[in-house]
Amino acid sequence: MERTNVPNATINRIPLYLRSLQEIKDRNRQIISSHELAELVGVQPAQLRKDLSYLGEFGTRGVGYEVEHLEFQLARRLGLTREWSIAVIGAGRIGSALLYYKGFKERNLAIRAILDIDEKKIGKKVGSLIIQDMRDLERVVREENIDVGIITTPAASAQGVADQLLKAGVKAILNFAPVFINVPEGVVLRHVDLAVELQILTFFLRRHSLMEEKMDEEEVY
Amino acid sequence: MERTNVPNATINRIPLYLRSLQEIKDRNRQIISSHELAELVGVQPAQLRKDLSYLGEFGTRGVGYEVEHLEFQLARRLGLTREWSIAVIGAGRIGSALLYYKGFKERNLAIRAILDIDEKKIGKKVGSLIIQDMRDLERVVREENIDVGIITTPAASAQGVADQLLKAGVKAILNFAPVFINVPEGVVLRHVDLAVELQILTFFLRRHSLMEEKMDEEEVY
DNA sequence: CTCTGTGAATATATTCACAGCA
DNA sequence: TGCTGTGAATATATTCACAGAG
Repeated sequence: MERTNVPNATINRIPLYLRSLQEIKDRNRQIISSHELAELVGVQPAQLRKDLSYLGEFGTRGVGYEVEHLEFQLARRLGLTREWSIAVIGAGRIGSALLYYKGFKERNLAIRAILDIDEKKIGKKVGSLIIQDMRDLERVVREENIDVGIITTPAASAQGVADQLLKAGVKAILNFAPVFINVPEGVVLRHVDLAVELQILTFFLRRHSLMEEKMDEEEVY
Repeated sequence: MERTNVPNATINRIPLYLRSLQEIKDRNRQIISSHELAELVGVQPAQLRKDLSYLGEFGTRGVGYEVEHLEFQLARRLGLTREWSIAVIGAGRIGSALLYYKGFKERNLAIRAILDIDEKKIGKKVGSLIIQDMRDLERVVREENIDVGIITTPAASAQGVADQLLKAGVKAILNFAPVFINVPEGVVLRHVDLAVELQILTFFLRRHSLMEEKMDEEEVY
Protein backbone atom coordinates (compact mmCIF):
# COMPACT_ATOMS: atom_id res chain seq x y z
CA MET A 1 0.00 0.00 0.00
CA GLU A 2 2.94 2.39 0.57
CA ARG A 3 3.85 2.75 -3.10
CA THR A 4 7.34 3.75 -4.02
CA ASN A 5 6.92 5.19 -7.51
CA VAL A 6 5.24 8.48 -6.69
CA PRO A 7 5.68 10.86 -9.67
CA ASN A 8 7.68 13.98 -9.00
CA ALA A 9 4.87 16.25 -10.08
CA THR A 10 2.68 14.58 -7.46
CA ILE A 11 5.25 15.02 -4.69
CA ASN A 12 5.39 18.74 -5.48
CA ARG A 13 1.65 19.04 -4.90
CA ILE A 14 1.24 17.03 -1.70
CA PRO A 15 2.31 19.97 0.50
CA LEU A 16 -0.36 22.10 -1.19
CA TYR A 17 -3.05 19.56 -0.46
CA LEU A 18 -1.87 19.36 3.13
CA ARG A 19 -1.88 23.14 3.49
CA SER A 20 -5.50 23.37 2.38
CA LEU A 21 -6.57 20.43 4.51
CA GLN A 22 -5.14 22.09 7.61
CA GLU A 23 -7.09 25.23 6.84
CA ILE A 24 -10.27 23.24 6.29
CA LYS A 25 -9.77 21.34 9.50
CA ASP A 26 -9.44 24.60 11.42
CA ARG A 27 -12.91 25.46 10.16
CA ASN A 28 -14.20 22.22 11.69
CA ARG A 29 -15.08 20.71 8.36
CA GLN A 30 -15.30 16.87 8.55
CA ILE A 31 -15.67 15.67 4.96
CA ILE A 32 -14.52 17.17 1.68
CA SER A 33 -14.90 16.07 -1.95
CA SER A 34 -12.09 15.93 -4.48
CA HIS A 35 -13.87 18.63 -6.40
CA GLU A 36 -13.92 21.07 -3.52
CA LEU A 37 -10.38 20.40 -2.30
CA ALA A 38 -9.04 20.67 -5.84
CA GLU A 39 -10.71 24.06 -6.17
CA LEU A 40 -8.98 25.32 -3.01
CA VAL A 41 -5.60 24.11 -4.23
CA GLY A 42 -6.02 25.27 -7.82
CA VAL A 43 -5.86 21.91 -9.60
CA GLN A 44 -8.33 19.68 -11.47
CA PRO A 45 -10.34 17.18 -9.38
CA ALA A 46 -9.04 14.27 -11.46
CA GLN A 47 -5.50 15.45 -10.83
CA LEU A 48 -6.07 15.42 -7.09
CA ARG A 49 -7.65 11.98 -7.11
CA LYS A 50 -4.87 10.53 -9.25
CA ASP A 51 -2.21 12.10 -7.03
CA LEU A 52 -3.79 10.61 -3.92
CA SER A 53 -4.11 7.24 -5.63
CA TYR A 54 -0.30 7.04 -5.82
CA LEU A 55 -0.19 7.15 -2.01
CA GLY A 56 -3.12 4.86 -1.18
CA GLU A 57 -6.91 4.82 -0.96
CA PHE A 58 -8.09 7.48 1.43
CA GLY A 59 -11.62 8.32 0.36
CA THR A 60 -15.08 6.78 0.48
CA ARG A 61 -16.90 6.38 -2.84
CA GLY A 62 -20.08 8.38 -2.98
CA VAL A 63 -18.95 10.45 0.03
CA GLY A 64 -15.52 12.08 -0.19
CA TYR A 65 -12.47 12.33 2.06
CA GLU A 66 -12.45 12.52 5.83
CA VAL A 67 -10.45 15.74 6.36
CA GLU A 68 -8.53 14.75 9.47
CA HIS A 69 -7.66 11.30 8.20
CA LEU A 70 -6.40 12.55 4.86
CA GLU A 71 -4.45 15.32 6.55
CA PHE A 72 -2.70 12.83 8.81
CA GLN A 73 -1.91 10.48 5.93
CA LEU A 74 -0.38 13.24 3.82
CA ALA A 75 1.59 14.61 6.77
CA ARG A 76 2.91 11.13 7.41
CA ARG A 77 3.96 10.67 3.79
CA LEU A 78 5.79 14.00 3.88
CA GLY A 79 7.64 12.84 6.97
CA LEU A 80 5.99 15.51 9.13
CA THR A 81 4.90 13.16 11.91
CA ARG A 82 8.39 13.42 13.31
CA GLU A 83 10.33 16.62 13.91
CA TRP A 84 13.21 17.69 11.66
CA SER A 85 16.08 19.86 12.88
CA ILE A 86 17.25 22.62 10.61
CA ALA A 87 20.29 24.89 10.55
CA VAL A 88 20.28 28.15 8.60
CA ILE A 89 23.65 29.18 7.16
CA GLY A 90 23.87 32.93 6.57
CA ALA A 91 22.40 35.41 9.03
CA GLY A 92 21.40 37.96 6.41
CA ARG A 93 17.91 39.30 5.92
CA ILE A 94 16.49 36.21 4.28
CA GLY A 95 18.10 33.85 6.76
CA SER A 96 16.74 35.90 9.64
CA ALA A 97 13.28 36.16 8.09
CA LEU A 98 13.13 32.35 7.89
CA LEU A 99 13.70 32.08 11.65
CA TYR A 100 10.50 33.96 12.29
CA TYR A 101 8.48 32.16 9.63
CA LYS A 102 5.48 30.49 11.26
CA GLY A 103 4.84 27.98 8.47
CA PHE A 104 7.81 25.94 9.65
CA LYS A 105 7.05 25.34 13.31
CA GLU A 106 3.47 24.42 12.50
CA ARG A 107 4.78 21.56 10.39
CA ASN A 108 7.40 20.11 12.73
CA LEU A 109 10.19 21.95 10.94
CA ALA A 110 12.34 23.31 13.77
CA ILE A 111 15.12 25.76 13.07
CA ARG A 112 17.67 24.86 15.74
CA ALA A 113 20.68 26.97 14.74
CA ILE A 114 21.85 29.88 12.64
CA LEU A 115 25.48 30.31 11.64
CA ASP A 116 27.57 32.89 9.82
CA ILE A 117 31.25 33.69 9.14
CA ASP A 118 30.90 37.41 9.87
CA GLU A 119 32.63 38.26 13.20
CA LYS A 120 30.27 41.22 13.63
CA LYS A 121 27.21 38.96 13.55
CA ILE A 122 28.50 36.02 15.59
CA GLY A 123 27.20 36.13 19.17
CA LYS A 124 24.24 38.37 18.35
CA LYS A 125 20.71 37.13 18.88
CA VAL A 126 18.11 36.49 16.16
CA GLY A 127 14.77 35.57 17.69
CA SER A 128 15.63 33.00 20.35
CA LEU A 129 18.84 31.83 18.68
CA ILE A 130 22.40 33.12 18.98
CA ILE A 131 24.30 33.41 15.72
CA GLN A 132 27.11 30.88 15.85
CA ASP A 133 30.51 30.74 14.19
CA MET A 134 30.52 28.74 10.97
CA ARG A 135 33.76 27.13 12.19
CA ASP A 136 31.67 25.35 14.82
CA LEU A 137 29.39 23.79 12.21
CA GLU A 138 30.37 20.18 12.90
CA ARG A 139 29.74 20.53 16.61
CA VAL A 140 26.42 22.30 16.08
CA VAL A 141 25.21 19.64 13.62
CA ARG A 142 26.16 16.91 16.08
CA GLU A 143 24.73 18.56 19.19
CA GLU A 144 21.47 19.70 17.59
CA ASN A 145 21.05 16.62 15.40
CA ILE A 146 20.66 18.76 12.29
CA ASP A 147 18.93 17.01 9.38
CA VAL A 148 18.56 19.88 6.93
CA GLY A 149 20.75 22.86 6.05
CA ILE A 150 19.27 26.01 4.54
CA ILE A 151 21.82 28.07 2.63
CA THR A 152 21.14 31.83 2.51
CA THR A 153 24.67 33.02 1.79
CA PRO A 154 25.85 34.92 -1.29
CA ALA A 155 26.21 32.80 -4.43
CA ALA A 156 30.00 32.68 -4.24
CA SER A 157 29.99 30.90 -0.87
CA ALA A 158 27.13 28.48 -1.50
CA GLN A 159 29.04 25.50 -2.92
CA GLY A 160 31.61 25.64 -0.13
CA VAL A 161 28.90 25.84 2.51
CA ALA A 162 27.09 22.89 0.94
CA ASP A 163 30.29 20.83 1.05
CA GLN A 164 30.81 21.71 4.72
CA LEU A 165 27.20 20.82 5.56
CA LEU A 166 27.51 17.40 3.94
CA LYS A 167 30.86 16.77 5.61
CA ALA A 168 29.23 17.59 8.94
CA GLY A 169 26.58 14.95 8.29
CA VAL A 170 23.57 16.88 7.01
CA LYS A 171 21.46 14.84 4.57
CA ALA A 172 19.40 17.50 2.81
CA ILE A 173 19.95 21.05 1.59
CA LEU A 174 17.60 23.86 0.65
CA ASN A 175 19.58 26.44 -1.29
CA PHE A 176 18.42 30.07 -1.52
CA ALA A 177 21.72 31.30 -3.00
CA PRO A 178 21.30 32.22 -6.67
CA VAL A 179 23.63 29.55 -8.01
CA PHE A 180 23.40 25.86 -8.86
CA ILE A 181 25.23 23.64 -6.39
CA ASN A 182 26.52 20.13 -6.95
CA VAL A 183 26.06 17.39 -4.39
CA PRO A 184 26.85 13.66 -4.50
CA GLU A 185 24.25 11.09 -5.49
CA GLY A 186 21.73 10.45 -2.73
CA VAL A 187 21.81 13.88 -1.10
CA VAL A 188 18.43 15.63 -1.18
CA LEU A 189 18.75 19.10 -2.68
CA ARG A 190 16.34 21.82 -3.74
CA HIS A 191 16.88 25.31 -5.07
CA VAL A 192 14.76 28.42 -4.44
CA ASP A 193 15.60 31.67 -6.23
CA LEU A 194 13.30 34.58 -5.53
CA ALA A 195 14.48 36.56 -8.55
CA VAL A 196 13.81 33.60 -10.83
CA GLU A 197 10.14 33.62 -9.93
CA LEU A 198 9.82 37.32 -10.74
CA GLN A 199 11.54 36.80 -14.08
CA ILE A 200 9.09 34.12 -15.10
CA LEU A 201 6.41 36.68 -14.31
CA THR A 202 8.03 39.32 -16.52
CA PHE A 203 8.32 36.82 -19.37
CA PHE A 204 4.54 36.57 -19.42
CA LEU A 205 4.08 40.30 -18.82
CA ARG A 206 6.22 41.07 -21.86
CA ARG A 207 4.31 38.55 -23.94
CA HIS A 208 1.03 40.18 -22.89
CA SER A 209 2.19 43.67 -23.79
CA LEU A 210 3.50 42.43 -27.15
CA MET A 211 0.11 40.89 -27.85
CA GLU A 212 -1.63 44.13 -27.01
CA GLU A 213 0.66 46.07 -29.36
CA LYS A 214 -0.09 43.55 -32.07
CA MET A 215 -3.82 44.06 -31.55
CA ASP A 216 -3.45 47.84 -31.68
CA GLU A 217 -1.67 47.56 -35.02
CA GLU A 218 -4.36 45.36 -36.44
CA GLU A 219 -7.03 47.88 -35.52
CA VAL A 220 -5.33 50.41 -37.81
CA TYR A 221 -6.02 48.31 -40.90
CA MET B 1 11.93 33.88 -35.40
CA GLU B 2 10.17 35.06 -32.20
CA ARG B 3 8.26 31.85 -31.62
CA THR B 4 5.15 31.96 -29.51
CA ASN B 5 4.79 28.36 -28.34
CA VAL B 6 7.56 28.19 -25.79
CA PRO B 7 6.91 25.25 -23.45
CA ASN B 8 6.31 26.09 -19.82
CA ALA B 9 9.16 23.92 -18.63
CA THR B 10 11.47 25.92 -20.89
CA ILE B 11 10.24 29.27 -19.57
CA ASN B 12 10.99 28.11 -16.04
CA ARG B 13 14.60 27.45 -16.98
CA ILE B 14 15.43 30.60 -18.98
CA PRO B 15 16.12 32.64 -15.82
CA LEU B 16 18.57 29.95 -14.71
CA TYR B 17 20.45 30.12 -18.00
CA LEU B 18 20.53 33.91 -17.74
CA ARG B 19 21.83 33.77 -14.19
CA SER B 20 24.75 31.56 -15.17
CA LEU B 21 25.51 33.62 -18.27
CA GLN B 22 25.78 36.77 -16.18
CA GLU B 23 28.21 35.04 -13.87
CA ILE B 24 30.26 33.78 -16.81
CA LYS B 25 30.31 37.22 -18.40
CA ASP B 26 31.65 38.72 -15.17
CA ARG B 27 34.58 36.34 -15.53
CA ASN B 28 35.25 37.79 -19.00
CA ARG B 29 34.45 34.55 -20.75
CA GLN B 30 33.53 35.14 -24.44
CA ILE B 31 32.30 31.78 -25.76
CA ILE B 32 30.63 28.85 -24.01
CA SER B 33 29.44 25.46 -25.22
CA SER B 34 26.05 23.97 -24.48
CA HIS B 35 27.83 21.28 -22.54
CA GLU B 36 29.59 23.68 -20.20
CA LEU B 37 26.64 26.00 -19.65
CA ALA B 38 24.35 23.05 -19.01
CA GLU B 39 26.76 21.81 -16.37
CA LEU B 40 26.65 25.16 -14.58
CA VAL B 41 22.87 25.21 -14.61
CA GLY B 42 22.39 21.56 -13.72
CA VAL B 43 20.61 20.33 -16.86
CA GLN B 44 21.50 18.10 -19.81
CA PRO B 45 23.23 19.75 -22.78
CA ALA B 46 20.49 18.55 -25.15
CA GLN B 47 17.91 20.10 -22.86
CA LEU B 48 19.66 23.45 -23.00
CA ARG B 49 20.00 23.37 -26.78
CA LYS B 50 16.38 22.39 -27.26
CA ASP B 51 15.21 25.11 -24.85
CA LEU B 52 17.19 27.75 -26.75
CA SER B 53 15.88 26.44 -30.06
CA TYR B 54 12.36 27.47 -28.99
CA LEU B 55 13.58 31.07 -28.78
CA GLY B 56 15.73 31.22 -31.91
CA GLU B 57 19.19 30.25 -33.18
CA PHE B 58 21.86 31.81 -31.03
CA GLY B 59 24.92 29.60 -31.43
CA THR B 60 27.56 28.83 -34.02
CA ARG B 61 27.98 25.18 -35.03
CA GLY B 62 31.37 23.81 -34.18
CA VAL B 63 31.99 26.73 -31.83
CA GLY B 64 29.35 27.41 -29.17
CA TYR B 65 27.46 30.46 -27.90
CA GLU B 66 28.76 34.00 -27.66
CA VAL B 67 28.14 34.73 -23.96
CA GLU B 68 27.17 38.38 -24.19
CA HIS B 69 24.90 37.88 -27.19
CA LEU B 70 23.05 34.96 -25.64
CA GLU B 71 22.73 36.81 -22.36
CA PHE B 72 21.16 39.80 -24.10
CA GLN B 73 18.75 37.62 -26.09
CA LEU B 74 17.54 35.77 -23.01
CA ALA B 75 17.19 38.99 -21.01
CA ARG B 76 15.15 40.43 -23.86
CA ARG B 77 12.87 37.40 -23.98
CA LEU B 78 12.31 37.65 -20.24
CA GLY B 79 11.32 41.29 -20.68
CA LEU B 80 14.34 42.46 -18.67
CA THR B 81 15.50 45.03 -21.21
CA ARG B 82 12.94 47.39 -19.78
CA GLU B 83 12.39 48.18 -16.11
CA TRP B 84 9.43 46.82 -14.18
CA SER B 85 7.93 48.58 -11.16
CA ILE B 86 6.98 46.48 -8.19
CA ALA B 87 4.96 47.07 -5.04
CA VAL B 88 5.33 44.83 -2.00
CA ILE B 89 2.18 44.37 0.07
CA GLY B 90 2.93 43.43 3.66
CA ALA B 91 5.83 44.99 5.55
CA GLY B 92 6.62 41.91 7.59
CA ARG B 93 9.99 40.20 7.68
CA ILE B 94 9.77 38.58 4.27
CA GLY B 95 8.42 41.73 2.60
CA SER B 96 11.22 43.77 4.14
CA ALA B 97 13.87 41.19 3.21
CA LEU B 98 12.76 41.42 -0.43
CA LEU B 99 13.41 45.19 -0.44
CA TYR B 100 17.06 44.56 0.27
CA TYR B 101 17.43 41.65 -2.13
CA LYS B 102 20.12 42.46 -4.69
CA GLY B 103 19.01 39.95 -7.30
CA PHE B 104 16.11 42.24 -8.22
CA LYS B 105 17.82 45.54 -8.99
CA GLU B 106 20.46 43.77 -11.06
CA ARG B 107 17.70 42.54 -13.34
CA ASN B 108 15.69 45.72 -13.81
CA LEU B 109 13.19 44.66 -11.18
CA ALA B 110 12.62 47.83 -9.13
CA ILE B 111 10.67 47.73 -5.91
CA ARG B 112 9.03 51.14 -5.85
CA ALA B 113 6.65 50.88 -2.91
CA ILE B 114 5.80 48.91 0.21
CA LEU B 115 2.37 49.03 1.81
CA ASP B 116 0.70 47.64 4.92
CA ILE B 117 -2.54 48.04 6.88
CA ASP B 118 -0.85 48.14 10.28
CA GLU B 119 -1.02 51.70 11.71
CA LYS B 120 2.14 51.03 13.70
CA LYS B 121 4.14 50.30 10.56
CA ILE B 122 2.76 52.99 8.25
CA GLY B 123 5.16 55.93 7.97
CA LYS B 124 8.20 53.95 9.10
CA LYS B 125 11.13 53.52 6.76
CA VAL B 126 12.36 50.23 5.25
CA GLY B 127 15.54 50.76 3.27
CA SER B 128 14.88 53.85 1.18
CA LEU B 129 11.08 53.42 1.14
CA ILE B 130 8.42 54.65 3.54
CA ILE B 131 5.73 52.12 4.39
CA GLN B 132 2.49 53.44 2.95
CA ASP B 133 -1.13 52.93 3.93
CA MET B 134 -2.82 50.15 2.00
CA ARG B 135 -5.81 52.50 1.58
CA ASP B 136 -3.63 54.56 -0.76
CA LEU B 137 -2.95 51.59 -3.02
CA GLU B 138 -4.70 52.98 -6.10
CA ARG B 139 -2.80 56.26 -5.91
CA VAL B 140 0.54 54.50 -5.36
CA VAL B 141 -0.02 52.15 -8.30
CA ARG B 142 -0.90 55.11 -10.52
CA GLU B 143 1.92 57.39 -9.40
CA GLU B 144 4.64 54.72 -9.45
CA ASN B 145 3.33 52.90 -12.52
CA ILE B 146 3.31 49.59 -10.68
CA ASP B 147 3.35 46.53 -12.95
CA VAL B 148 3.76 43.75 -10.39
CA GLY B 149 2.42 43.21 -6.87
CA ILE B 150 4.21 40.95 -4.43
CA ILE B 151 1.95 39.69 -1.64
CA THR B 152 3.67 38.90 1.66
CA THR B 153 0.65 39.18 3.95
CA PRO B 154 -0.84 36.40 6.10
CA ALA B 155 -2.86 33.81 4.17
CA ALA B 156 -6.21 35.18 5.31
CA SER B 157 -5.61 38.58 3.68
CA ALA B 158 -4.04 37.39 0.44
CA GLN B 159 -7.13 37.00 -1.74
CA GLY B 160 -8.45 40.43 -0.74
CA VAL B 161 -5.10 42.06 -1.41
CA ALA B 162 -4.92 40.38 -4.81
CA ASP B 163 -8.37 41.72 -5.69
CA GLN B 164 -7.34 45.22 -4.65
CA LEU B 165 -4.13 45.01 -6.67
CA LEU B 166 -5.99 44.00 -9.80
CA LYS B 167 -8.62 46.69 -9.26
CA ALA B 168 -5.80 49.24 -9.00
CA GLY B 169 -4.47 48.12 -12.38
CA VAL B 170 -1.63 45.74 -11.56
CA LYS B 171 -1.20 43.04 -14.21
CA ALA B 172 0.89 40.43 -12.42
CA ILE B 173 1.09 39.00 -8.91
CA LEU B 174 3.74 37.03 -7.06
CA ASN B 175 2.13 35.49 -3.99
CA PHE B 176 4.20 34.48 -0.96
CA ALA B 177 1.17 33.96 1.27
CA PRO B 178 0.60 30.25 1.96
CA VAL B 179 -2.76 30.04 0.20
CA PHE B 180 -3.97 29.63 -3.37
CA ILE B 181 -5.48 32.79 -4.81
CA ASN B 182 -7.90 33.11 -7.71
CA VAL B 183 -7.47 35.71 -10.42
CA PRO B 184 -9.38 36.30 -13.66
CA GLU B 185 -8.16 34.87 -16.97
CA GLY B 186 -5.21 36.77 -18.37
CA VAL B 187 -3.67 37.91 -15.09
CA VAL B 188 -0.16 36.58 -14.57
CA LEU B 189 0.13 34.83 -11.21
CA ARG B 190 2.77 32.74 -9.48
CA HIS B 191 2.94 31.23 -6.02
CA VAL B 192 5.99 30.79 -3.77
CA ASP B 193 5.65 28.96 -0.46
CA LEU B 194 8.83 28.56 1.54
CA ALA B 195 7.40 25.84 3.75
CA VAL B 196 6.31 23.85 0.70
CA GLU B 197 9.89 23.56 -0.50
CA LEU B 198 11.03 22.25 2.87
CA GLN B 199 8.24 19.69 2.91
CA ILE B 200 9.26 18.30 -0.45
CA LEU B 201 12.70 17.90 1.09
CA THR B 202 11.34 16.00 4.09
CA PHE B 203 9.37 13.70 1.79
CA PHE B 204 12.65 12.52 0.29
CA LEU B 205 14.40 12.47 3.67
CA ARG B 206 11.72 10.19 5.06
CA ARG B 207 11.96 7.94 2.03
CA HIS B 208 15.72 7.70 2.50
CA SER B 209 15.49 6.81 6.14
CA LEU B 210 12.81 4.19 5.39
CA MET B 211 15.11 2.64 2.81
CA GLU B 212 17.95 2.51 5.31
CA GLU B 213 15.72 0.80 7.89
CA LYS B 214 14.72 -1.72 5.23
CA MET B 215 18.36 -2.45 4.50
CA ASP B 216 19.15 -2.90 8.19
CA GLU B 217 16.35 -5.45 8.49
CA GLU B 218 17.61 -7.37 5.51
CA GLU B 219 21.04 -7.63 7.08
CA VAL B 220 19.51 -9.52 9.97
CA TYR B 221 18.44 -12.41 7.78
C1' DC C 1 36.21 17.40 -36.86
C1' DT C 2 33.38 19.96 -33.50
C1' DC C 3 29.42 21.51 -31.62
C1' DT C 4 24.66 23.34 -32.70
C1' DG C 5 19.85 22.58 -33.99
C1' DT C 6 16.23 19.43 -34.33
C1' DG C 7 13.15 15.50 -35.90
C1' DA C 8 12.08 11.08 -33.87
C1' DA C 9 11.82 8.09 -29.87
C1' DT C 10 11.00 7.75 -25.22
C1' DA C 11 9.43 9.05 -20.80
C1' DT C 12 6.30 11.86 -17.70
C1' DA C 13 2.25 14.09 -16.66
C1' DT C 14 -2.55 15.36 -17.25
C1' DT C 15 -7.15 14.62 -18.46
C1' DC C 16 -10.96 11.78 -19.82
C1' DA C 17 -14.44 8.70 -18.98
C1' DC C 18 -16.32 5.16 -16.66
C1' DA C 19 -16.25 0.90 -13.62
C1' DG C 20 -16.93 -0.02 -8.89
C1' DC C 21 -18.22 0.70 -4.27
C1' DA C 22 -20.99 3.03 -0.49
C1' DT D 1 -27.28 7.91 -7.07
C1' DG D 2 -22.76 10.26 -6.03
C1' DC D 3 -18.17 10.37 -5.67
C1' DT D 4 -13.77 7.80 -5.63
C1' DG D 5 -10.14 5.22 -7.99
C1' DT D 6 -7.99 4.17 -12.18
C1' DG D 7 -7.00 2.22 -16.90
C1' DA D 8 -6.78 4.36 -21.43
C1' DA D 9 -6.16 8.44 -24.27
C1' DT D 10 -3.97 12.61 -24.82
C1' DA D 11 -0.70 16.15 -24.06
C1' DT D 12 3.99 17.74 -22.42
C1' DA D 13 8.64 17.18 -21.66
C1' DT D 14 13.11 14.98 -22.06
C1' DT D 15 16.56 12.50 -24.30
C1' DC D 16 18.62 10.39 -28.23
C1' DA D 17 21.06 10.47 -32.28
C1' DC D 18 22.39 12.49 -36.23
C1' DA D 19 22.16 15.90 -40.18
C1' DG D 20 24.20 20.21 -41.17
C1' DA D 21 26.99 24.43 -40.66
C1' DG D 22 31.55 26.29 -39.81
